Amino acid sequence: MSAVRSLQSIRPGDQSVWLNSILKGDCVAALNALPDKCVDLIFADPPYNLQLEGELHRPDQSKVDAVNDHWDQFDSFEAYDAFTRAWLLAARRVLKPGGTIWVIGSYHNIFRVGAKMQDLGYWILNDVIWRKTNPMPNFRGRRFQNAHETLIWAAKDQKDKGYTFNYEAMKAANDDVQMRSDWLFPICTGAERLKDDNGEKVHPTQKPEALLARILMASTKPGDIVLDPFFGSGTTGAVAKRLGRNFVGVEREDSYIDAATARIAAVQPLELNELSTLTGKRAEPRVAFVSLIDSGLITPGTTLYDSRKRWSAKVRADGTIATAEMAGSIHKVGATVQGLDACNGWTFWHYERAGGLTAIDELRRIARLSVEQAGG
Amino acid sequence: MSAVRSLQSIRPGDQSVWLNSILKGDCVAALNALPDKCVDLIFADPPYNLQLEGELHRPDQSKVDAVNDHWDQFDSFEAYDAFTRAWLLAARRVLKPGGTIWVIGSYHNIFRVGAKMQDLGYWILNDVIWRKTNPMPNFRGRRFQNAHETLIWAAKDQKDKGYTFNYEAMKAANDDVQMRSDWLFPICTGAERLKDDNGEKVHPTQKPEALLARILMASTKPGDIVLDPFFGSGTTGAVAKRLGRNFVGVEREDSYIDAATARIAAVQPLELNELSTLTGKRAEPRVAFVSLIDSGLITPGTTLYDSRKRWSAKVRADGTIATAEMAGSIHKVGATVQGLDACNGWTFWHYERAGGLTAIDELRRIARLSVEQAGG
DNA sequence: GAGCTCATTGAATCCTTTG
DNA sequence: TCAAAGGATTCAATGAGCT
Repeated sequence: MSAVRSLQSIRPGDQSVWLNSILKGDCVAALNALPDKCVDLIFADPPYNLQLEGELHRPDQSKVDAVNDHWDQFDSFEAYDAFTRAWLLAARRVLKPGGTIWVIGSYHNIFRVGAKMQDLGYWILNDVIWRKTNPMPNFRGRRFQNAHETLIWAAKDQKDKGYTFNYEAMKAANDDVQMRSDWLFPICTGAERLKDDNGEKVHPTQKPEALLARILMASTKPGDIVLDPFFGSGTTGAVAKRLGRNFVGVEREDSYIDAATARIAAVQPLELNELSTLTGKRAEPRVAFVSLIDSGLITPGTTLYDSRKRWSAKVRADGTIATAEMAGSIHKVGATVQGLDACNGWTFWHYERAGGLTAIDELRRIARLSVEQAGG
Repeated sequence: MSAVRSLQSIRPGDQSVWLNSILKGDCVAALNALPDKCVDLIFADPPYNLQLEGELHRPDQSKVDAVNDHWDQFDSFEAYDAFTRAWLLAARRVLKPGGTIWVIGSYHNIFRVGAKMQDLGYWILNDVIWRKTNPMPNFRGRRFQNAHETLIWAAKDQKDKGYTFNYEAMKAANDDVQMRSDWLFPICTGAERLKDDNGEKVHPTQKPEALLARILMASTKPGDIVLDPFFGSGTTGAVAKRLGRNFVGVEREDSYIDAATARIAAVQPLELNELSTLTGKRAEPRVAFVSLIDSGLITPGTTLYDSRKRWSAKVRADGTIATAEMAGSIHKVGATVQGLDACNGWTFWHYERAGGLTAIDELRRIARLSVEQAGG
């Protein structure tokens, strides 16, 4: 499933050349070899080795207190910002509308990355905290134990509302309460950590597969294409393959490419039925109230009530309902009688059955079943 | 102990004029009226520059009381950056060598603030996550629940190693393990939340005293001077007084100044020997079923049974479980197969081990061990 | 008082389809 | 492209009011 590609071999439009491959080369050059709007998700773990020690051209104290045009410009920060801008820009071009991007970092770099993302027009959806169960201690006792890393999740654009977020699945997985912005995972150790023949770790910052799994399960669908412009040891590729997603990786170092290739080849994809995710009412086909009348599930003249019988309305043949004062859709009338701006008529209105009240949403459910069978 | 001062009355060198006072006026102008290197700590809660579009309603149609105060409105990122740069620069001048600064923010502003701090020469020591026990939900189900805010803790300069960090006190308050960079506190509600005569909240974003207490206990000594350039409802002043620290506040709005003055006047300073118990940790919230998958305690595809093997379900990769008929959380599916309204999935579902059945609650117990170690 | 139900609320960048 | 309509969506605390 995984192969290394040279950039020259890529012809835009021929997906088979780069899909589920590792592109060897510079991050920006490799991204520029890909077609426009070709990936659904980007996960990026950029380098943050700022190496400020010794390279800092920091003014002396008196200069810092003075106000001039250059004193807050540090050569190394500038270089890092330029690098960040270049790859974020290249990444944005290959991201499909409706696609989102995840970037992980620490306090050394994440503020610069986040600011630049905003500057380039990315629209931040969440910052997410990876809380480490087993972080490295602070040996000198001069700071708090650095026990987390920060992820930024962003859409391509403020107007781009069509992104994938598997809300229902996340909620169900989290004991039926919303998934929060702070996640708890162990760091990557043990059997999961790639080692070379000498027992040395292959990559210094290998990310845990559980973290990538959470990300892919939250913000992609099966079959989506996931790009990792800093592929490293290939965690993104391994998890994508296991979860039935496609990947594209970019990496410069041969040693990482070799390790990642072998790692991904050994991955066994999960069965499809283990991958299906929960979807809520949003994903259900729309049913018009009038179709319940058409199919005989409810008849004109039926009286509808709210759950406490404070209000009532009568069903009319055209699919509207009417009180003594007004008529309109189930939603409009429901909102008006309550004095609200909006109302979900499906769950607000009920009909009498067997001495009790049943929401008309139950009739919609039945209507959908017959649609499925007919369409089946 | 607290008085309002006009800026004209401040003569550099006469500490008695501004110590334990609220300076009324613009943040930068007020800071410029203070002497060089006169404060030991700065806590800053600047405007977040929330860019809210329309109104937001809860599922029950009630309207969310948005933060749309004039002081949080900026025309552009450039305007916000210029504002940020100006106050960070003014703050840096009044900060003593060996002093540190805390800034709190959310993803809307914290990346810009952090990058600007680095640009100005501040040296970041930690970023700290305030995890909220009771954050506002995401009402539309379109993102992760925004359950934390970020604090940046920085020294005045990279070379400035003489800052105060009460490592041993922090460790002692955290069950004798190092204090981590993720802190758990409730938001400010109940009796602590300041209300006006109409029962309306005095300030839209009042911070909890526990958060300020942790900060002051970690990074100041008794008698130190704490500056808050966005004083608001005066939490910093109240906690400083209680903990035997001095404060200086800057605030523009009369209503906030009045409330803060009264609040601080009512504070009773603690005895020194009472101070150590203030910073303890809180209980950890639940373990989610998906975390068992994340940590490898259970794998997708595993079959779960009730204790008598009347029903079974398969674990899926997203943390839900599925029967032939339905899918959902361990609780929902457990309830449905039994025809009940509710079910504790943790005790209902079992997995096969060593020829017998073991409740998945046993796996939760194991997972909790690592969570507890990472807690607080 | 104890215990229960119900209403309220918090730094929020919070929708999608059709015509 | 824009306006209108459909209809989907919440967790932990606090406090009031009642039995």
